Amino acid sequence: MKAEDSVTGTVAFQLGKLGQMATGRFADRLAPYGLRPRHCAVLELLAARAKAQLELARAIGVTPSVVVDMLDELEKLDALRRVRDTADRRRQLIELTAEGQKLRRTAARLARETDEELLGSLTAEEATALRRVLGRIASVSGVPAGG
Amino acid sequence: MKAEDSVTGTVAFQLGKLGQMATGRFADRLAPYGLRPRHCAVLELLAARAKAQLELARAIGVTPSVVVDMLDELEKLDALRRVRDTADRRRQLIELTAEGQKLRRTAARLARETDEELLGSLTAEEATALRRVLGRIASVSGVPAGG
DNA sequence: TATTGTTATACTCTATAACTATA
DNA sequence: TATAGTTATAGAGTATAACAATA
Repeated sequence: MKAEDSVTGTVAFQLGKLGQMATGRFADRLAPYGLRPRHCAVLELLAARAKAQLELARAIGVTPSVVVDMLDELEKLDALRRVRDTADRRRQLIELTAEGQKLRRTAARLARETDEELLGSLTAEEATALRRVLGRIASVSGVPAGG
Repeated sequence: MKAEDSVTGTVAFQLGKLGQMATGRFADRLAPYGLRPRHCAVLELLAARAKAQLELARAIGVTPSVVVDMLDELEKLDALRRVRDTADRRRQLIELTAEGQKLRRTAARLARETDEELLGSLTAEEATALRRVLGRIASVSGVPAGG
């Protein structure tokens, strides 16, 4: 088989496999805290300021019913509060609690640890180049913040 | 929030998102042919020589029941045959048909097209460096061939 | 009428466990 | 007893559609 004929050698295919693996490794580290990878984008978006649920859905790039589910789970962890918006009673503003801020910092630490594990075989220059290139692919391809 | 405090900026997180996106793009191209990304590793492994189902499961890194399902689907596409091994009647040797070879070549072409779409904003040198770095992460992390 | 959030439902992907037929 | 393949089932993850409350 010619190299040109290979599927598994393409970036599209490898990126899929590596992404699955990377998410799994990160999920393993988050699990003891009751968190999953998709929660992290929510925690991070809310750290800046409280947001409505549909705002979160659009920013993260998932359907609204998924946000309901994620917020239910984070609420059970005391990571956030749903506060009815007095100006528009249909909306709920989602506020991070002190516990939520703490979980966000923990998640950030675990993500960095996962990176160290994944990138251990790379030089600092290679790791930096990888971050830059992945960021460029994401922005050109219109990949949303998280999930 | 300090940059060090970010989850969504880590390679672990971005790789997860990008992998999901890349797999989705590739799946969109494969769909008209009745194929899905996970079928491609099977087609490629069988192109070299016929293999038993458990051999495929180990090589791809999925559980045997998943292989049964993938082979059922590929058999419906006339891409392969299950041939009972006369030496050990428990085993079935999976052989690619001419149609299967054709589908494999089609999949390879579509994967290359997906790569061109994903990597369009990179220079040739950046794309090459990316392939090399992703390959190294995969081999160090023990990522299997496909799925 | 349109929008916010919610529920019900379904589909994909993957894994575990129990089963069968052979060895 | 152990192995190859299969089936049944269950759990994440995501999406669509219908709905209640509010605008």
